Amino acid sequence: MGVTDAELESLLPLIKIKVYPKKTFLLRDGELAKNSFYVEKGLLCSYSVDGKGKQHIIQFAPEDWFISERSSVYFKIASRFTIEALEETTVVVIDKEYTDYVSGWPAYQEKNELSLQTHIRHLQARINMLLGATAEEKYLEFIRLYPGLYQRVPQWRIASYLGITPESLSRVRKELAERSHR
Amino acid sequence: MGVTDAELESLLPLIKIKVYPKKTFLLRDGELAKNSFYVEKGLLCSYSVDGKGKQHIIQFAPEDWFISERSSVYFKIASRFTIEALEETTVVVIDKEYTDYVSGWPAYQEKNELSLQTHIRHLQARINMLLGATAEEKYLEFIRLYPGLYQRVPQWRIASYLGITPESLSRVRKELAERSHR
DNA sequence: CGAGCGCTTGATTGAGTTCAAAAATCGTGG
DNA sequence: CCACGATTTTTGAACTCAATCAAGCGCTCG
Repeated sequence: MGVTDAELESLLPLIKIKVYPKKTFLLRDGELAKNSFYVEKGLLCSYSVDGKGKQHIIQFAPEDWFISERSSVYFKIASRFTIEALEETTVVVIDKEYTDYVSGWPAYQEKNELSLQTHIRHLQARINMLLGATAEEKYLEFIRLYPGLYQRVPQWRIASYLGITPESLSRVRKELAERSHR
Repeated sequence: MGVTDAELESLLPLIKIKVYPKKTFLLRDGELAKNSFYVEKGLLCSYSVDGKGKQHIIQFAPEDWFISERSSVYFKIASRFTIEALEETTVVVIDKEYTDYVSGWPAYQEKNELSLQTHIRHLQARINMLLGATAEEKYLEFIRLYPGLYQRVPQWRIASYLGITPESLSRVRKELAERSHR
């Protein structure tokens, strides 16, 4: 409604579908993020690196997940994350100019608020988990949030998401396995 | 622009300034949140209670902070937080009907997105802190985020915000004090 | 003014880390 | 397709930070 064909056409170049090989960096720490990503197929993740050189996974993004360094895009500040492909991944790349352009459209605003509110709910849930849970509870929570992903992601990255060491995760899994088939 | 006096008048009853005594509950766990709060003077906090009955402070809200159970308001689901006054507090109470009404106004949308994006940045920073920091680093981070608040909030609540026990916080503070005046 | 709440301190315990090394798996070039 | 080097996972042992348990102190507010 109210959008001309010419307008739509001018927007098309701002949305691209790309295929990134495994280990590609879609965004590097310190850069200014100009894109957001929607995963069609494959797997991305974002992580930060702390003062001690330790990597902390912020988020995994398998099929149908959206991933973005929102603060860098919105506030125009240097990114504090890296976004990397963990598998060969087909991604819808949404240019910042695109969102700027459509930011006046009511339909976009609704979607955008939903996306932001959902993001907040996720982050909040994660904070609650980090505050209360044991290593085992964290791992079970991870499995619930990302069904099937534990088979696709190396364990040391899952450990990094949970905020524990790979050794601890290995022991947690062993313990769970022993408890289950008995 | 485009807003009539009559419109404005109809909105007035939806924003109220109220004074809550210490220990008042502005929102209880399980309720459906219908309001958001802006603190003029005093101090509020929100917290969740986990399965083991332990209380986790989500956020403090001293002067000029905004506090809300966004997920409950937006998704119309039962609140998972409690919001409580830690001091006698003067609050701008914003009824959900108000935000619903003005949600079409461009000026509101801008403010709202800024607020959501800022919220996300805060939550993200907190997650990074919880993933990496020691008890001492967490406490120092708390002091940076809420300057002066450590004198107004009971220590056991600060501990709850940091995800450590009151005893540990007591020892951290002792250690910091000894290290500083020497 | 005293009962309860919050803070401190001490002793002990325990979950998870660290360090080290072996075992398993992956992936890449010949 | 196999083999070899690299990466990842597992396992073990010692250690560490913070939690727990317990007791005593001091404040405040009812």
